[in-house]
Amino acid sequence: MSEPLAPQYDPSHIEADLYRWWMNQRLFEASGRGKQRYVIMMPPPNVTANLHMGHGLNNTVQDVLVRFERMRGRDTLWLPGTDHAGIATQNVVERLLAKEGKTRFDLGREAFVERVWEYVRQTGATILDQLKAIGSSCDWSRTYFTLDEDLSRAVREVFVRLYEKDLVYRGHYLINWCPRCLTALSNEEAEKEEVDGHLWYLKYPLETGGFITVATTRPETMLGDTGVAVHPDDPRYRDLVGRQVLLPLTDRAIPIIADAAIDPEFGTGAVKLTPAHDPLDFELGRRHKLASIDIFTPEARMAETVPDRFQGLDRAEARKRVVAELQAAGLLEKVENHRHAVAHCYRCETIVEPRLSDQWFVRMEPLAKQALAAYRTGKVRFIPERRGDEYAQWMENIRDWCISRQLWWGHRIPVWYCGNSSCGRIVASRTDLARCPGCGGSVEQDPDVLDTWFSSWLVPFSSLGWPDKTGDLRRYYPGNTLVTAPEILFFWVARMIMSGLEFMGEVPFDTVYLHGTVRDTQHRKMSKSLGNGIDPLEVVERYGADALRYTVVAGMAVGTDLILDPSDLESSFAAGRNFANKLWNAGRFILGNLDGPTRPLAGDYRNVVPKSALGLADRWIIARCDATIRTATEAYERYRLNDAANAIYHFIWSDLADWYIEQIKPRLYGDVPGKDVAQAVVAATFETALRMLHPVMPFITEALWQRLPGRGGASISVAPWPGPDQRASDPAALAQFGLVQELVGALRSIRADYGIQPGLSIRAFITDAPLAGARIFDAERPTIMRLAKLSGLELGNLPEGAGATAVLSDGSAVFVPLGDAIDLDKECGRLKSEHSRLVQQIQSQNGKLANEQFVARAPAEVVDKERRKLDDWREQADVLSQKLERLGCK
RNA sequence: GGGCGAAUAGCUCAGCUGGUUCAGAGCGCCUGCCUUACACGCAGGAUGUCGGGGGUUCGAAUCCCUCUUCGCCCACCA
Repeated sequence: MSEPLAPQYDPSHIEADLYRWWMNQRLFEASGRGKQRYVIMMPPPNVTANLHMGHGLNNTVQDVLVRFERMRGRDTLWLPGTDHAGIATQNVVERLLAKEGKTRFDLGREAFVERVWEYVRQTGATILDQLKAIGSSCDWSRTYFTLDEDLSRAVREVFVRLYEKDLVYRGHYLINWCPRCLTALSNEEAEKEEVDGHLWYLKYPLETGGFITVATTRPETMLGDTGVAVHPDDPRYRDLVGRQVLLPLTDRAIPIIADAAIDPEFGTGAVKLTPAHDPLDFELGRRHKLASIDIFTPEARMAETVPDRFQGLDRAEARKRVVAELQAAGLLEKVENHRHAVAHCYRCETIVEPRLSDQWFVRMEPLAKQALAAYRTGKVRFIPERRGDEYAQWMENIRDWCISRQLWWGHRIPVWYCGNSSCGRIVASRTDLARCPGCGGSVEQDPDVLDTWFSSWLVPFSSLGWPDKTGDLRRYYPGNTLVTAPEILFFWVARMIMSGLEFMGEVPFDTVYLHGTVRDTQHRKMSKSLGNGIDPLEVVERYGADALRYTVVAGMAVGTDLILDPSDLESSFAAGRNFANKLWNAGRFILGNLDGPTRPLAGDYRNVVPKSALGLADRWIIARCDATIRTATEAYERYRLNDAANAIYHFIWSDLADWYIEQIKPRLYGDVPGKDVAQAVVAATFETALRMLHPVMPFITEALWQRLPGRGGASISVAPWPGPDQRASDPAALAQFGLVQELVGALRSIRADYGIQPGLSIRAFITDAPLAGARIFDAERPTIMRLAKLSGLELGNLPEGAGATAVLSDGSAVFVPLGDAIDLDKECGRLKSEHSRLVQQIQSQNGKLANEQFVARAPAEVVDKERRKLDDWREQADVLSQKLERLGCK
């Protein structure tokens, strides 16, 4: 570790080596450091997923929090895991099979599931390795998978308990069905999306002659109509209630019924009823005892229940055909454009079909009641707060959760049906059953599996060994923070709160931090299908994990989205890389100026130098460091990670590198008084800065920190978080050095303004300084002269002649004689010719704007622009004439 | 249809409890510099009706109302 550092920071090897070293040290394993616990639960990624920016963001935030708390000395556990992602994973493997020309039915259930396992074993570790590449400090020894034996046992236990409490039931209801995945979906999995559709007005002939017109967005479902409904008070239809309608294209007569659920204002006020394919119609069908006719196959093609000529058509074709036939028969009154919400499968985007079938449900109301109360009593809070309202709203309008899925990949429903028709028992069991416990007859297990979320909602305790009362469970439940994207607030977070309360009696975490979404510059969500994604691993390779993390953390305020440009990684990530390089070089400089490793730089300059030996700049940087500690600590605590990152960035780049290091250079270079002080203070503040930055940029801070003398092979990741220090607070130093900075800035401005050669030293004079100011300038003369490149600084008197002036905030006036700094005649000439050029421009511009034709005909913006140009030039001319005057040009 | 949020520099955004970092940061742009840690750098500079309009206040980017434009969540007007 003592080889000379390269002038450019290269993360590529450093990061991988450090991660390996951290793992060997087992630094991230929960091991009981500290009394206070900090537990954070990773939202389990899909086991076969590849890391995308959403994961990158989510895990960076979690890692920052957990590293911060680990340094604060808490007993931290960041629990990682993956989920089996039933539909998604099964789909992937089915696609692979399709390439071989096979379906899952060709293999059979057992062989297919084995095939999925094989696939998972093959790809399953990748996502976790990718998380390691971005620095995630999880306790990998506790990694779980939702299909692990332990977690599967918990799933069964929960199912059976809920069944015994009558909170799980089997019902014949209309559910969301994905005709591509061939499975039921929960309401949350059927995502509503607004689409431009049509409203068709269909004329249904009345038995007694005449027509009743109904409006529908789905004309093809008319083949399954079993009634027409109107509002009971609707005068248009009062006489028709109870009469029959002859359903076109079929030979059926269906009744007209009255129900208050019908909105007379919409469409014609008459609605066709298809109980098998629409939620409202299903309700009304039950209420009025209408038949229901399922007109679709599972693939959403027309079934045998419709006339021959329609059979086998898919939904879209059937719609065309039905509309065409109705039109031919003169039964299509009109078609209107109509925008409405259509549900899509959240996995494959296919339009969801409402379908009548037997499914298992969780009765949610009792669970939601507790979960809502926990929120209302402040047992769980949301960041940002407004997300809590969404949570509450969902809880208040909770609907039962359809948990059965017609898949093979997942936890099979632990229910057995007795085959003996005289017994017919249905048993939910913790253990596999071979015979019916009632009659001893043969039993058959339910073929369906459970929704993946039915295992995910248990992980805060199932991953810790529940239902066994393990030590882990006692120690790490409940946890503290849950960090996730708002998309899965209902899928996962809300349900975890419910399960935690139901099975553990306590909410699983007290804070839910919902971060934003990663989007491209057009504010579209990054997604594979749009091809606008950024591969975090490519970023790691090109810029380093620290750069990735810095960009993510610094670029995102609480509750806002993270906008990145997929076509220009440089613009997004260069800032992080540059910062890393800056830090690296500051470290390189400091390490190279510490006179070898013998000096005891244990982080506290007080061990080395007495306070009385500190100069103004030393006191200033110590005070700034302390202020930054306070800001950063508070910001981390309040989840304002961007504030913390920016405060530390500013401290390192502006305060430490731009000012303090520049200030101490003369002291470091020679063997002069104050050298030891400068060394001690710069080492101490730099070391503190590394610790503050570590949660955000763990790799480079570790690499530099270990090179500081006296580290003895320890890791910064378990070094103590820097605490604020009363003795470091020094408002006077902040103000006084601020004045020095102001003076140096003013002198530099003058130099740039008047084109003084950068290499040329100049003289400067200060008058009207208040006593205090004068004393500071006098004492800090070497610093000022060096940083502003002066050959002399005089207080009190003003020389004769032309010069430039500036006034500081304390009233001091700065004067720089220009006669000896620049060739006055030449400068005057330059300024004069520039001035006359401007005057000419202004005249011709005046002419242009006086041209009535131009003003009248040109677009308003153009005229405005020209006016602004004129104003600009006038202003520039003013500045020039002032300058000319000050220089005494004639 | 209901609820919520956002609009600030060319771009991405901070700005928390009205007033001492209140008009900011990074990137981009302009000018000058390879000054022995760093050109992934240094120094200097330009850029804003804080979405429009109204109000409250001694004082508003900040609070209220309204309009416009985007976004999010929820919802069985077929």
